[in-house]
Amino acid sequence: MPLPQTEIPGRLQAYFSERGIRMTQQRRAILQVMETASKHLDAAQILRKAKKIDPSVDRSTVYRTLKLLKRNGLIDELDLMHIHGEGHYYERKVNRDHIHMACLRCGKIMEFVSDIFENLKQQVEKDCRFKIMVSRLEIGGYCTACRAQQ
Amino acid sequence: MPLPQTEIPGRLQAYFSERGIRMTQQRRAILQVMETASKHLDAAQILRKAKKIDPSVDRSTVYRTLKLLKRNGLIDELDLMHIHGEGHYYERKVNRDHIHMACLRCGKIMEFVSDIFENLKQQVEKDCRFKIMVSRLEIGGYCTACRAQQ
DNA sequence: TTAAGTGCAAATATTTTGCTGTCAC
DNA sequence: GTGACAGCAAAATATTTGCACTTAA
Repeated sequence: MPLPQTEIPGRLQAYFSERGIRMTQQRRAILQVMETASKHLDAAQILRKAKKIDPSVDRSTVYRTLKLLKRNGLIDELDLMHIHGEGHYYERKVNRDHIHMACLRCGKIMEFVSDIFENLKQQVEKDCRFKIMVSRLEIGGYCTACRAQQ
Repeated sequence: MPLPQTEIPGRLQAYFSERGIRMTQQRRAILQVMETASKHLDAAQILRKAKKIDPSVDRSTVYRTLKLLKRNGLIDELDLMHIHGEGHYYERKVNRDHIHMACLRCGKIMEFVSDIFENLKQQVEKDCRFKIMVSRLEIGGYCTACRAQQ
């Protein structure tokens, strides 16, 4: 993926100014939330956190900004097997795609990076002559702890 | 996956009677839709098609039946990169998982089966000690035709 | 200055639920 | 006969949109 390897804090904000995308108080708050999030926030959580930075942030601004970030390939949208409701989760895009594993019993989300996944995507691009822009591998099942308990 | 290799028409209905799940007129209509669908129907389409078989079928019965089928591992739920709205698509589960590729320009959905995908899942089960029940690999990008046009 | 962005409220879209009556077994 | 299932309408959840006001560049 074409993003730089280094994880500069404020990279999303830097991208905005490079592209001449207008920076507002509200966007700054939302970007800050996305940049400092450890992971997987849904729209409601992003709104709540952004409101702490700038209480004027509105729900619709969150959705509009998420859409903007998604269009620019700066965040990934996840469904995480819809374990908690039907909404989406968002996380900052990193260079290496990772697999999300959701435990159907305890709801824990785990991540996994694999060379095989990279090979698989290469195979798809080659065999299907398909230019991959975004990929999402989500797995539902039972984590070690929950398997032991059952 | 533990389902038989052969694609018997009426397999979903057979599963129901084996498990002692009550068969109703409405469920029969919905199962028939799922069994004869070429692929990827959303809830609204399933409702429309089921109503043609049995006009009494209600929207909520469709959702309740889809949930039942999902719980029993008989169908897969897909998001298909949310190219058309935010709803879900459903398809009968087959033995071999397949990758769904959605063209972000023309909206076409393509499928791909790969041994590498099977290897990847085995790696996850082994390395993460995670029991996979369902997996979903969705890819967004540009198909050959749309790449040429652009 | 002015086009882009915002909050607010209302609209949409999708899915779920409570309730009362019906039907499969 | 009875417990599971149905339709209906209303609620819940998630996201989008129209519009008048505000603000970044």
